[in-house]
Order: sequence, then structure tokens, then C-alpha cells
Amino acid sequence: MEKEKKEARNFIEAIIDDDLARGKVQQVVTRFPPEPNGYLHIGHAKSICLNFGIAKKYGGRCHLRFDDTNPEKEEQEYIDAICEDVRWLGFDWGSHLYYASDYYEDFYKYAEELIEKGLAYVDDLSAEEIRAYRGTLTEPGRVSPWRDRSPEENMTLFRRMKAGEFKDGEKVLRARIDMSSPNINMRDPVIYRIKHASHPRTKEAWCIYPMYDFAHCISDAIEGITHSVCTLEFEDHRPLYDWFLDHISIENHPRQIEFARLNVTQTVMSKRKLLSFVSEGLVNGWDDPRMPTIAGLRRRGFTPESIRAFAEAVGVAKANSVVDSAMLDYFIRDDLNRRAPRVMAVLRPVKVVIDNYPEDKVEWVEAENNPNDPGAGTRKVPFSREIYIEEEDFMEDPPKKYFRLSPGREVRLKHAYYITCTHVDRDEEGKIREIHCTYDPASRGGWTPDERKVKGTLHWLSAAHAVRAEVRLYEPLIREGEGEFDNLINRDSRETLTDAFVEPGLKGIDSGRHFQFLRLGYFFSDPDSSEEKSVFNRVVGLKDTWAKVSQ
RNA sequence: UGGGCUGUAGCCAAGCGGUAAGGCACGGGACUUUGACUCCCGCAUGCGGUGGUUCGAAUCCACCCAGCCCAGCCA
Repeated sequence: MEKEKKEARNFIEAIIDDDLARGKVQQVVTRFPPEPNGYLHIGHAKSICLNFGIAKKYGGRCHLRFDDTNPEKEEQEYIDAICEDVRWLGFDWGSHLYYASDYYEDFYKYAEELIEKGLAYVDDLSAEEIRAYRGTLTEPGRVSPWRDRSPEENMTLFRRMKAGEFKDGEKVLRARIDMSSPNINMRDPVIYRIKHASHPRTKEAWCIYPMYDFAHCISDAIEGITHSVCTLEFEDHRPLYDWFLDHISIENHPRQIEFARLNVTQTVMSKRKLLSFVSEGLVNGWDDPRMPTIAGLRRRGFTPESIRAFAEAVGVAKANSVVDSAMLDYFIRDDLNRRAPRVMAVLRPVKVVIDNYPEDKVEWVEAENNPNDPGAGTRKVPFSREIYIEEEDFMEDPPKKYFRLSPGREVRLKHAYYITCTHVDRDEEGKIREIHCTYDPASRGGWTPDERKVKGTLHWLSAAHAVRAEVRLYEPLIREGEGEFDNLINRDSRETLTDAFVEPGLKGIDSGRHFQFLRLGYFFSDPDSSEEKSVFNRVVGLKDTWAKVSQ
């Protein structure tokens, strides 16, 4: 019998179940609230899967809302990219696409309400002075000399701020809470500042902009969000959000739940650092296959399914943690193993001449497209006297347990014949020119009537038929280990192989296709591919037991 | 040395007073026309530490230790 009664539930879902059971909420509404100041990365993917996942699980809805309250850092390009990434990940916000900037009038109205109630004031202190007055972690702050202006005066000043009568930084609006609170967020936080800047959406309509803390909680409330899921660093802000919502005329008061953000080994999860990678040219843009951005992962060849499975597997909790990147590798392999057709490619070719094979003969051997999926069918691959094999599949003087090709050794060419190495032809510098072999005509298809065992099986390509391709291999941008961040940056994280070859069937292949290059790994045809030259990214290598053994 | 939060295996993570799930990694074996996949097996007398309560504690209490976050007119 099935036994899936034990449905995995994280602590957030436990809270939601409880709220539902107590009748606190009838419908679950969540949201994913990015600031459009950069591209989304794998850490955001976890949050997206969490928020949209919860909505789906509970039959509720999840909004996509841009927290665009800082016009100096935000751009339309980022808005478009974020929408594309969320959609690609497989989530649908339906008609629920919102912007904090849609609520600017509301925020303004609520700010005036606080002023009327004597709960907000216009402060003339400079940024430096405000910082000095704020106190420290262990000492209370001091009140601003402007803290006791009358509501009328504050209202007049605030309206003049809005009207553009002051320069940037000349005045701010602050909440009047408690300068001696042990929670620094409660020490009269700034809620509006003057920025004479053009906003991607509201353009020149405003010269005062609300701070995140003020805008965010009100946006959630306006949208009817029931559960505001966010990361741990906002835990200290919750009392502030509660204060705002308790002091303005608004009905809904979402419950905020904080979880630990995702960290992955050898992976940069800071938008600031990722932006510097882009601007300093360490990578070729936000969608460079080495980037942990969703756009980068997509171009590398990751699938939405694999990322969702990964997000599900890492779980949700409150403990800071760093997930082993091997986990991500596992889920993309797991997914591609099921769907990627097998094909042969030789990345670093070395020529093999089969001396007893007829000069001009070509045989088309049958090859299965996916041994794990009989429905995937078969294809024909050309075989001839001269072939390419992988450089590392031959060793003149092999260590023990090496069961690839070496002098006197017999191996199987996948789908084709058994060959035995007779001798090696080298040039003056000692570099291999050709490896000479003989083949056993009785072994066609890859087995013999005498059923003798051949331990090694190699992939290969008929030299005359092989199609040249470019293959790009990637390593993590960050090296393993500890130390100064800059010293860990891998400035040689991409290797471009321009002399690789693939099966003739891949000539002119479309971009966006997944393959398993037999024995090498999973590859993805890059958008840089053209009619003349295909370009493949290595998504991830196959697990390589030999690499471990040979060390 | 203020406030908030967190410590369960190498890495994630269940567990909610009844005797330590699961995944990744790792090790061993089987299978193999991919050294892949798949399949078996192994992997915490132990839950940050010390006391206490209890017939019984990872779960409750006390104290201690360690780590993370907060002093933007960023989000």
C-alpha cells in the first residue's frame, strides 16, 4: 500500500496549518517581492519556490511584487529579467503583478496620517547627525531637536518636501517611536527621504520616496498578504512593521515568518558581488553560464525541474546553513539522466587507425538514444577506418585498474567493434600522431560469439564524418577553501575547446537542446551556436569513479 | 559589553516527553555495450556543554558556550 500520509511539512507550513485550523485566515496569500536592482539568483529561486509553492499547496495565490522604492538603483531591464526568470522557473502570478510604486499615493496618505497623530515628524538633521544621534548597540540614542514640532508644522513641511521645495538630504520624515529602544530599528527610523531622481515607472512624479521598511509592510497589507515570508535579517524589523500597521488605518495585518536564506558552497549569493563580476568582466554578463543567476543557470543548461527539486530538497528552516554544491549537481544529473538523449562527442581528439579495416568502407551502426528509456529510439552512426577517441582514453603505460586502451589491450568501441592496440606512431616531439589498432570483425555491434569480456568501452567518432564543434567547460567562479574572498576568485573558470567533434547528426543543431555526451557529461547547446558552428556548454560532468580511483 | 535569532552525522534536515526519518556526500558490494544510471549494504548508545525535573529528555527547566543578524536618507 502507498504510505504517503507523512507529507513533509516545514515549519512555515506548520504555522499556516495552524492559522487555517484556528480560522485566522481562510485563504493563503503569499508574495515574492524582489527589488529590481539586479538579476535573480539561485537563492531567490528558493524563495520563489517557497512562496509560489505554498500558494499552490494551499490553493491560494502568490503575488509578484517589485519593491521599487529606490529609483537610483532600479531599472526596467531588471524588471523584465525577473519576470522572465520567475516564469521560466514554472510559476504563474496570473493577474497579480504589482509594484510598490503603484502604492505611492497610499504610502503618502499613511505618512500624513502618522503626522496627524503626532507619530511622525520632519527632521532637519543631516544624515551624519542622524547617525550620531542614533546611539550605538549598547548606548541609547538621543532625540532630535526637531522631534517635537507640531503636527501642523510637520504637515506643512512634509507637503513642501513632496512639492520639491527642498534639496536631496535636506529633510527626512521620521517615525516618532523610541530613541532608546534596544532594537535600533525602532529608534525613530526614517520613512521618507528626498530624491530628485527619475523612477523607472513613476518617472518625475515624485521627489520623495518611502523607505523599504515603511513601504514593504504596507504593500503586503494592501495586497491582502496573509503570510509574509522573508529572510532572517528582517526578524528585527518585525516590531517596526507591527508598529506601522497598528498605527495607520489599515485592516489587514500579515503574519511575517522568517527563514534562513540559501547559501551554496563555492557560490556567490550577493547581488553586489555578482554585479561586480559583470561590470569587471570576470564573466560575460548576468547570464554567463558560470553565474549562479537564474539566467546563468538557464544558459548553462539547468532545467526548471532540477532547480525546483533542489529547492525542495534543501528544505526550509531557521538555522544558517551552507548547502554543498554537489547537491545541485545531483539534481541536474538526476533530471537530465531521464531526458537527455545520448550522443557521442570527442572533446580532445586523438586519431586511431584500424589497420585491418577496409580503406573506403563506411558502416552505419545502430546506437540507442537512451538506454534508460527504450521509447527514445535509436539512430545510425558512421564507422570507418580512421576514428577519433578521447585523448585520456589511451595510455601507453597505464596504471593498474586502468581499463581503457593501451598497447596490447582490447576495448570495445561503443555500438561498434572491439579493437586491440598494436602500436603507437609518434612525431619527433614524442606527441602521438596515430594509435594503430586492429579490429575483430566478429564483434560488430559490441559483442562477440565467444562472449569474451571486455572491460573498457570507449566513445568514438569516425574522423571523416565528425563535425567540429566548440565546447565550453566551466569551473566554479570561487575556489574551494577559506581565505580572502578576492584570493578565492577563479579567474580561469572557463575552458573553450575549439577542436572538439560531435556526431554528424548534431550538425546545425538548434540551441537550447540537452544531450549526454557519452561518458563525458551533460551538455547544452548555447545560443552562440550558428549554422556553421555549434557551441555546447557542459552543464555538469558525469560522476567519475575513475577520477577518484586514479588519484 | 544592548536587542533579535540559531546550534541534531562531512553538508542539508525531520523530530513537538516513549527510546534519533529522509536526502546529498562518503565507503563497500551487485549489475553494466557509459568507470554513468539502477539496486543492495554501511554511515549519530548520539542531539553545542553542564546540571536539574521525570519511570523515561534531542524534546521541559536553569546556567554556560559558540555562531549569525542589527548602529543606510539600501533592500
